[in-house]
Amino acid sequence: MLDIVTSGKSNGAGVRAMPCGRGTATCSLASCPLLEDLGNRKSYGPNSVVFFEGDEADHYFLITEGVLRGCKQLEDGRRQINRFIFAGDLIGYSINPRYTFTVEAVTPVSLIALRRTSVENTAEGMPCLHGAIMRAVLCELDEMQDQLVTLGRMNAEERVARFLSLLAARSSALPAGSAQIEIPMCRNDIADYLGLTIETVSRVLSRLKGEGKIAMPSCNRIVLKDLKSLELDHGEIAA
Amino acid sequence: MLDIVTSGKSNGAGVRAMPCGRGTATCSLASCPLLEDLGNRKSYGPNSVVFFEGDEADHYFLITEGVLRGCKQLEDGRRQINRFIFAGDLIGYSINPRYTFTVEAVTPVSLIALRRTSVENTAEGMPCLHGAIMRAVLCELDEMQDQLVTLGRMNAEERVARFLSLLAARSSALPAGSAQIEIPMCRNDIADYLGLTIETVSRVLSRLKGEGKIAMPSCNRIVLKDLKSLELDHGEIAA
DNA sequence: CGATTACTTGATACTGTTCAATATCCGTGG
DNA sequence: CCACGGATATTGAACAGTATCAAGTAATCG
Repeated sequence: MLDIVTSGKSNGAGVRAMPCGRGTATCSLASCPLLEDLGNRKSYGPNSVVFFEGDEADHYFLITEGVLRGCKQLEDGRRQINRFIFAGDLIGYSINPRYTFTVEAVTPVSLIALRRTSVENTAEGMPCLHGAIMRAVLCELDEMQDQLVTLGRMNAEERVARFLSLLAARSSALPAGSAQIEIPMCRNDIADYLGLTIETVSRVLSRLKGEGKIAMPSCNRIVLKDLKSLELDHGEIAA
Repeated sequence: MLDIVTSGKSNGAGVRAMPCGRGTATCSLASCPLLEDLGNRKSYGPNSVVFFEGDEADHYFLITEGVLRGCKQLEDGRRQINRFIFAGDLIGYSINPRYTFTVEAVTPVSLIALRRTSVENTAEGMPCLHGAIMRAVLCELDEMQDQLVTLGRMNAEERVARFLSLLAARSSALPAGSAQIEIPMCRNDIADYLGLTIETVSRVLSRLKGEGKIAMPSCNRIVLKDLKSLELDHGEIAA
């Protein structure tokens, strides 16, 4: 398992810088161009599993292409998607010897699998790796904390608006005030990410469309026409 | 600010080992007994603020005594408590140059404030500090991920039951099948932690009492009489 | 082109919120 | 010691938002 080596030749997709959390810090591994030599490049089709909750946590994974979901499942089938994972993200760290959530591909995915032991052995010689892991963990933590506010204190419309804004920030540069974004995940994934049902997600999107705040050329392509009115709904200010 | 030095003399409270997340790993700074010499010991009364969201993130804090809450506030006053913080916990790390949430004392609190720059300078000489920070971050991440499931997919009764179980695990050793726990925080804090209202929290507790699953000698003292039936409600198993 | 999956829309039910009243706890002062 | 007052917690009734169940529409794939 995890041994499909495909030479260190970069396919050009590379690793792009990734905005994270509140914006100022960068969480990029661009400063480690030799990273691919340490790991195995692998590909995954939509809905295939990178690792299961409970698997031995013996690899880190650096995503070079595609979108994934990290999720937890309850015995009765309820599912919570803790985060969506994008190109540039590094995953696989855990305080436990086993992964505490499942990661599946949403779109076709390319990644570099790094054996944890080899990362830890080479880390002294490559301090950027230690730093990259720490930055990735801190970025995820920041994201989780914001998501807790979303799930704990926001209504359905605010949740969906926030999701669209985040996706827009991830997807591409934003033209001022408006943006067209590609929605790579299905309604079910969005619902399980936002703690809602697919029906509610669908209804909210329809309502936003009716109010002219968004347009939907197709069901996985959304134009944010009034970005400000969406973003203003989820600003945060300490008292 | 943050300069009330009170000699390195330990007051006996010390730093106790802290269980975290899924149980196997330990996140203790017990292996760094000289830590107090690096920082300033400070005390906080209930409801006083250790740091505000937006403050410059220039210190780590090692809690030696008491309980705190880490929270975020929306402009309109809605509040989400991301976590409760206990003795043994290390806080203050952030990917951003500023703290992204506010930390306030729930009970009287004692802690050691460590200037971030001095931690980072001495870290090479004290690798246990780097490790401790990483473990603390990973523990919190694990806790946040579980909390996302709670807020996104659990009903009020499940949320309260989970809260009680977690608190029981934190408070003290569990006699088999039953445990009396001290609730240090008010209903409002519990509600803001669980994404509910105080009324709902109160109602759920009353219902659990009516069903004989808990007893309440006083409103901040709860006996878990049927721990199993509480815990079974929030087990997690991957498919 | 038919079948399957994904998405949308509608009607109804239910959980949790909101608003309001009452009860309990706790510290203070008579 | 008890009375008072403020804060905290509990309980009740009406309401609102989201889930559930069900049907219909659109997109996708063989």
